[in-house]
Amino acid sequence: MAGIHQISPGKPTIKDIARLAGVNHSTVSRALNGSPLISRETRRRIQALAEGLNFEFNEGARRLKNRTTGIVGVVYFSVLNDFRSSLYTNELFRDLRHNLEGLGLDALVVEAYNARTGASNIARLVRQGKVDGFVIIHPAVRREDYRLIAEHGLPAVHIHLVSDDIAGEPVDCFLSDDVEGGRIAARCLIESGCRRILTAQVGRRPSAEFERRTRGCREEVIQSNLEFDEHSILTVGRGYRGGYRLFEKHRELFERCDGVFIQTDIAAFGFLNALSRAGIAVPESMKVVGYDDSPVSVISMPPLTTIHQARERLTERACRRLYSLLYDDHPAPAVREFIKPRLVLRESC
Amino acid sequence: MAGIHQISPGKPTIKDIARLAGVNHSTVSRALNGSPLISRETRRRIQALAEGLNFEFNEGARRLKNRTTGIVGVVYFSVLNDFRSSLYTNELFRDLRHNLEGLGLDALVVEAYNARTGASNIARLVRQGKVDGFVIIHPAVRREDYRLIAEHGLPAVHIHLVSDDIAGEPVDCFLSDDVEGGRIAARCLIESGCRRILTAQVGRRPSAEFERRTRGCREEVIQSNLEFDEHSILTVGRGYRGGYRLFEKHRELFERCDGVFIQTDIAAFGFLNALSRAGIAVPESMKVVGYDDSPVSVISMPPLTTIHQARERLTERACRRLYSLLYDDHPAPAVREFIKPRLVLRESC
DNA sequence: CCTCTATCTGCACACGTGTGCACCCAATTT
DNA sequence: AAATTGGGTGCACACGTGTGCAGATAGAGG
Repeated sequence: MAGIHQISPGKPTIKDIARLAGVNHSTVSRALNGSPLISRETRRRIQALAEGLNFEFNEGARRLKNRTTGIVGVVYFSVLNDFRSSLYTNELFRDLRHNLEGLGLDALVVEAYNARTGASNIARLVRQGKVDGFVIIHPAVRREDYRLIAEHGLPAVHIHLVSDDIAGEPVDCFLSDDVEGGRIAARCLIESGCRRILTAQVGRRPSAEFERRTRGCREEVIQSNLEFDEHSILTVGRGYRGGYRLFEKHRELFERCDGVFIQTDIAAFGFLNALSRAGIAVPESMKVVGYDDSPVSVISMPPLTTIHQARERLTERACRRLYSLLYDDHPAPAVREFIKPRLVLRESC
Repeated sequence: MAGIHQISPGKPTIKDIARLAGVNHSTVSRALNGSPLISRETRRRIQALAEGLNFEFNEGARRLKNRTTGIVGVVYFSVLNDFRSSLYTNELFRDLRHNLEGLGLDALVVEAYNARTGASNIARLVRQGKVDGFVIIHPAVRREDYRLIAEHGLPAVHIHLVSDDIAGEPVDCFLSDDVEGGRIAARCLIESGCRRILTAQVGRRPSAEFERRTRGCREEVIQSNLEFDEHSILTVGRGYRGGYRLFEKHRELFERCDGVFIQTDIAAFGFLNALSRAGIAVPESMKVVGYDDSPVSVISMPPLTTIHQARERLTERACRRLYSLLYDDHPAPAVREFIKPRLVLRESC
């Protein structure tokens, strides 16, 4: 007379299903997990039952056995949230969520370090066993945290920003190919007929990404048999005002050039407005290329030609790799991939 | 001879600590959880031991008993990620994370519904027992999901957007006081000397938030004994271009007015550029007020006077309430709070 | 000296799931 | 007919933690 039992209140468990199916709970566990030990028919019966009850595994219990959570820690860098990058990061993060969702993983977002106490949230999550791995978008994760992650055998992949602390280590990085971005920008200017090209990188001590963009630009210019001395490399302040001031500060330089590659859209935007105010026509008298394909590049006047970082591909590759590290028995060795950006042609060049 | 035992590999457990302390694991559990049953001295000894081992509770096991995760599901609405709101939402979300972190909660971010299959991630999380509660920033969570959340006894708080499906229900909402925002904007224009005021709400069928802003604006204008007929209410398209076209479309209207309240910064931004192109001086000949205090309001020319939504306070109140719902024995009944926005005075008014 | 109370600790079970091992039954082989 | 094989299932334990209950110890009071 096994059969008519009421399931316990709250969420159904595999034991409930087992009772209804008249089998042992272990059979249910095997059936739902696709074990080859279970006969076709039994499995089907159990699956139907589970579906009817809207059964979902209790992730807590599951994890207690498997030491697994189905959750990935996304380590965020909030200082990035200035105007320029908040837009980009936001989109990057959205792509990330979509990719993880497609792989059946949930995203737990954390600030790397507690703003007040400085305590490491990464270490906490690792020790609590709250995540299976990490996606890191942060330029300065501490070495001790890396050690801890590694000690616990958790995988981590990096997007865009890599801490100097681990420059030499075999970690998985998915970077935008900034050198290529610089080349593309310069090529676009040159092909539009520019002969004297300037570029502006951000910050007095530009971070590595900007240096790479500058390098690409230089290489392309030289390769085209055009002149490029080091005075062609300007420094622009962060943000809109930076671009605006750039023009005022180097006005005489700009009168003798016909193409400018400004390595951030938002600064390019300020620069465009300064040009417009000075009565310099874009793209007729001067051509401008930005970087980021930020939404501002659409609304500027004229709309800005810019470099689009392939965040769709970056996130997809990174998540795929993480998945492989999580579930493959013998994952490939660490990779460092450079994803090529592409030109978005608008009216400023 | 209890004493020298090596702890098991991997993370230490309360049993390891128990062995080292020469007590039963249940004593360790009680000591670390602050049970009054444990003597001062035993507790101190055990705490010291735990600290030395960098012990953290295994959250999985803990949850299996307590039915608790320490994780809050943040339900996100990705269609919001247009230019206007991506900035705002991004900041909102960051504030949210900080607040939750302060309360010892982690944030699991989910899209409400799977883009392809339409399956509800909310339902999945509830059934998997992966979260303790929800923060919802979404205008259209389905009624069935609310039912499910309620059935499982999970708390949920809403920020900004409330699904029509639950308009009447006793749910906790933390909204920006849009009526007040409209009033503040109008008052600012009036106090700057404007006599004929127009407002522009977004979209042909403006959502409730815009209608409230318009209402506040109307009330304030009428209260100041100024004229306000329904032709003063314009419709502006979403985004920068919307604002730009607004001017071109209603050019004759704008020649007869001296103050405009455009209910979104980014549209106001486009509008400003159109004015500048038409040679209309701001704020001398025309004053403009926006809404959102988005970063664009800083870089526009002139910088835009705008309404700042108190997201710091919104998120703080919401998280506090969620915390109370989670841990208080007898939480207060559901609240619907309206948080007042404030004026940010820049140069356009 | 015994009893009673107060304070502290240990035992044993529970939470929901996974898995090694033994077992059972039917089909096949000897 | 007996022995063997193999597919399918159940038993029992484990994961790390929380908790009701019993029991131990010690001090106080009769």
